[in-house]
Amino acid sequence: MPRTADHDERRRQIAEAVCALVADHGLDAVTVARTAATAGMSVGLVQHYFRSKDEMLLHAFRTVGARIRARADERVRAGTDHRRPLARVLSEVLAEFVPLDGTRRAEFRVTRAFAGRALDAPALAEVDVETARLIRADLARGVHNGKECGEVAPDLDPWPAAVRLLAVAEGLALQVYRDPGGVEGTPAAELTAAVIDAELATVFTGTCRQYTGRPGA
Amino acid sequence: MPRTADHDERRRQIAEAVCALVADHGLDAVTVARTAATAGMSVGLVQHYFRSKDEMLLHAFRTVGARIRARADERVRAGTDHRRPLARVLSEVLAEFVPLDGTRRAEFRVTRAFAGRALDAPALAEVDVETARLIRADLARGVHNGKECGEVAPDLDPWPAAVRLLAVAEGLALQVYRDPGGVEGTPAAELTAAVIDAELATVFTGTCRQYTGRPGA
DNA sequence: GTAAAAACCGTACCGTCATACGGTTATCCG
DNA sequence: CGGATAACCGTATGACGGTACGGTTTTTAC
Repeated sequence: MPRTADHDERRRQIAEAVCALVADHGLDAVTVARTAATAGMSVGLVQHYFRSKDEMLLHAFRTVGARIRARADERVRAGTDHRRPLARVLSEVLAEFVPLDGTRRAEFRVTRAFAGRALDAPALAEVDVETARLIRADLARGVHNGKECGEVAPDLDPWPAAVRLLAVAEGLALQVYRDPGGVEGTPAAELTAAVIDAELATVFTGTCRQYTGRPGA
Repeated sequence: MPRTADHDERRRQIAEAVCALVADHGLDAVTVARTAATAGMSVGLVQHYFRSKDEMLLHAFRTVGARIRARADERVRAGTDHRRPLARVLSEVLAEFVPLDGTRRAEFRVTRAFAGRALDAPALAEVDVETARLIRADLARGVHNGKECGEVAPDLDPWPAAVRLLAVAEGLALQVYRDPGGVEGTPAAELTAAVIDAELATVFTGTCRQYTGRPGA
């Protein structure tokens, strides 16, 4: 039997290298050779794990999409487990998309770069669409759940609301990225909180009838 | 004296060709040779008008940015001249960014493609930032003007409101582009109108005390 | 030990593209 | 008319990058 290696782990390493390169120097700077060098392996090995460069990029994009969705999922799950007000939970979920620090800024650059290329790469576009769909579904579910405990008006349609919330988050992300210092004297962080919370306030118009405090409090 | 040519017109033609290529096949498909062919001229001539490819792309991006700003400006000007309700005027301005038809979809693809490359091209980034700034300023001015005739609460800060409005428009544009058919049964056009108007309703909370009808009515 | 199979390496090849450059054509002024 | 100058053309060139490919090393089962 031949020597073995952790296939998924290798692919993850390569995806990591791709993301690092994109975040630091842009998608155009991603070459197979540079990726291999960044990942600390040879060109041939990268080829061993990905038949083509496109496939490599696709896998990288899928990886970041999955990571983002997982983070959102996790926050929602933790929030509902701890019976926190949904408006608070969603506020944090949405703020996650806004590039207020280095980490989120790097992630923003990566997703934007891929989204840009996705304009003419159907495989990448599908990942983009699917990621957005799932996040929107999460938000819609959050709004729907809000009805059960009275945070949301019973006759509100969750889908347009979810579209609005996601739109504000993504649009705000664009603006904060362009103007990291904020707008007209208002720092970016304050602006983000203000805009997101104002938006959430139009959806979550009531307070939860049940337990809204922290579990340990 | 030598033979003459309309310098600006030639550069406009080239920018046009670049935009067509970007809209149809993406920014990666833009080569100097292809651009020249699309514009119906030789490679050498393109070089005659632009020292480098980067300069060519920069000029193209500047051109589309200026066109977009001009359209927004024009709508606002026409609206205020005709004394139409500001909420209506801004609704149309914001909808202008949402890719609901072929024209806007093509423009969206162009701006997104350039914005993507702008992530690692400072010159392009500056155009992107400046364009967004001016549009936001227009919106803020609109909100501010709304105070004078009572459409907007006097104590509302126009800047966060402008950020919100632009964020919704840009974010909605992303979602409509990804899901041109709409979301969960709601067609894109209806969704756009609903989201934008809902958003405007949170800013323009009053009705104009003065003349709000059409001038000819 | 050894054979097989996979993991891994380095390079050669080929196409593409931006740019440089020498040459040609058209126009205008004197 | 003529020459000067800009408009315009076509190609050569050099760099770069994706992929094909042959070779080497390592591990494991028998």
